[in-house]
Amino acid sequence: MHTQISILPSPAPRQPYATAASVQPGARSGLVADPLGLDGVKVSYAHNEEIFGEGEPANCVFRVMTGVVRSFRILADGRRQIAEFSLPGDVFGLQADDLHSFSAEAVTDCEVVALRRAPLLERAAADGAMAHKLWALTLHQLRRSEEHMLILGRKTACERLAWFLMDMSERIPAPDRLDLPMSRQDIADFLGLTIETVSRTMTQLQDEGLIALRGRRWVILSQRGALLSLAA
Amino acid sequence: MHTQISILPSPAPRQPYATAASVQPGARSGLVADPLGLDGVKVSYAHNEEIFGEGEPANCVFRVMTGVVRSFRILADGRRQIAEFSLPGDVFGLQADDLHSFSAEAVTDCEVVALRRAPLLERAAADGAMAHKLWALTLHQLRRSEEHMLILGRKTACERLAWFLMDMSERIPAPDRLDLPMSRQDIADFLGLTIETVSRTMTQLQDEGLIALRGRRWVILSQRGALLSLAA
DNA sequence: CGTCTCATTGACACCCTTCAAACGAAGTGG
DNA sequence: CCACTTCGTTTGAAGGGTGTCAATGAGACG
Repeated sequence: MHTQISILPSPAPRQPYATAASVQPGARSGLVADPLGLDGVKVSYAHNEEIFGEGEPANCVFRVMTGVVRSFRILADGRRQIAEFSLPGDVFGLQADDLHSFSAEAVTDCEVVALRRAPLLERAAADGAMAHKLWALTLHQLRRSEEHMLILGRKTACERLAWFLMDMSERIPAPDRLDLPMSRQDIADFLGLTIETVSRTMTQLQDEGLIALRGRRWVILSQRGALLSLAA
Repeated sequence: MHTQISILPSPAPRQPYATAASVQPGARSGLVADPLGLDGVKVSYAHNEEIFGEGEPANCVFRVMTGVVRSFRILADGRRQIAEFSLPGDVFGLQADDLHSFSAEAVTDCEVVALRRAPLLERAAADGAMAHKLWALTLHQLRRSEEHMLILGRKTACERLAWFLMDMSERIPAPDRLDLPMSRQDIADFLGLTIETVSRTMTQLQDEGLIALRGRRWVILSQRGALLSLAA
């Protein structure tokens, strides 16, 4: 049925954030059923591979199966703002227009389901429940982005990081430890900070006993309560 | 048919941003037809009056007829982030949940149409075109909020202000002058700056010849091109 | 003309950025 | 198995942009 989707990984990443060596074209793909009730094409992407770029035609909506995806906008001089990290189960790539207004890349190796937009819109037009589901998804993202704006516009580095850790720990089911799949640079670009400030703030939180760092990826949330009040 | 809507202005604003003296309960109201195709209740709000507050039940969706509305979130210590200014024709108050996740206030005296949420949802469930319209509205807002995040996270005060002026001049039809309906404090809280920085940056842009200030509300866009490249 | 509110301007402090170097973990080749 | 390389992270020092505090100025209104 569904053939190769038209949104293909670009030959080489344009941004210094992507490691050239790690980029390989999305390898396997196959037909799978999505929770939205439509068939989609499963596609694999490698670490830092581009899933779609700003300005490209938006033929598909995606759902993450495994791994993590970042959606972001970027300025000519390289400044980047990550709007969201999509975790397994999350949908990304929803667009009003026929062109993507932002880019998406694989934070880790990951598998996503690509749902063609045209049949999705047809189905939504006929099926009220489906339409409502899509709308609810969009509203949910809008709500998250409103909170993100508050973070970016009005919070200190410390509060931003505490909020980020709390948010991730809610979304990644794990008691009091956290395996961060993204780099410090990704975190910085998500929180509107520099990589140095993220690093410094991490160690500051560690010195204050709120967290403990184990390697570059593991964070132990020693004092959830204190973190939560910081994040508020 | 429709009686008094349940979302009433609160007796007194909780925040220092609202001028107590200027707040009066929404006066007149009447039945009107909304472009969405539903009947709604027209309600008037005075300058700085609250339309709904965060946490209140979200019974209605609103459309601005005249005036300007601000939607925002606020922290316990008073830090405020304005997510959007809604101009005539714009819809605000869309929510996934039954409770508002943000507050809305009248920036100027204004008239809005309040559409009850229940019949809107019913209608959307039955009418695909209506559902699509609502979804498209939400997607449009989501796209705007993504750009807003880029502004808040990655741009300088000068770039933020230039972007704001360009954005407003596109939305308020006027050749090369701009009548800003909101205060410097509102602009600051929209751009994630302080009122002093907004003021200083305004005069800086004026000194550089990009704009000219006439009183506190009028801005003459002397060099649109330069402003646009700053805003990019 | 006085009062009130909002905006502007100044001086100073500080948080975060910038630039730079050292460190550490992971992978590679000898 | 161990130097070597590489990439990402951490840490340091210095500077700048924005915030804070405070005073002055300008419209709006009575």
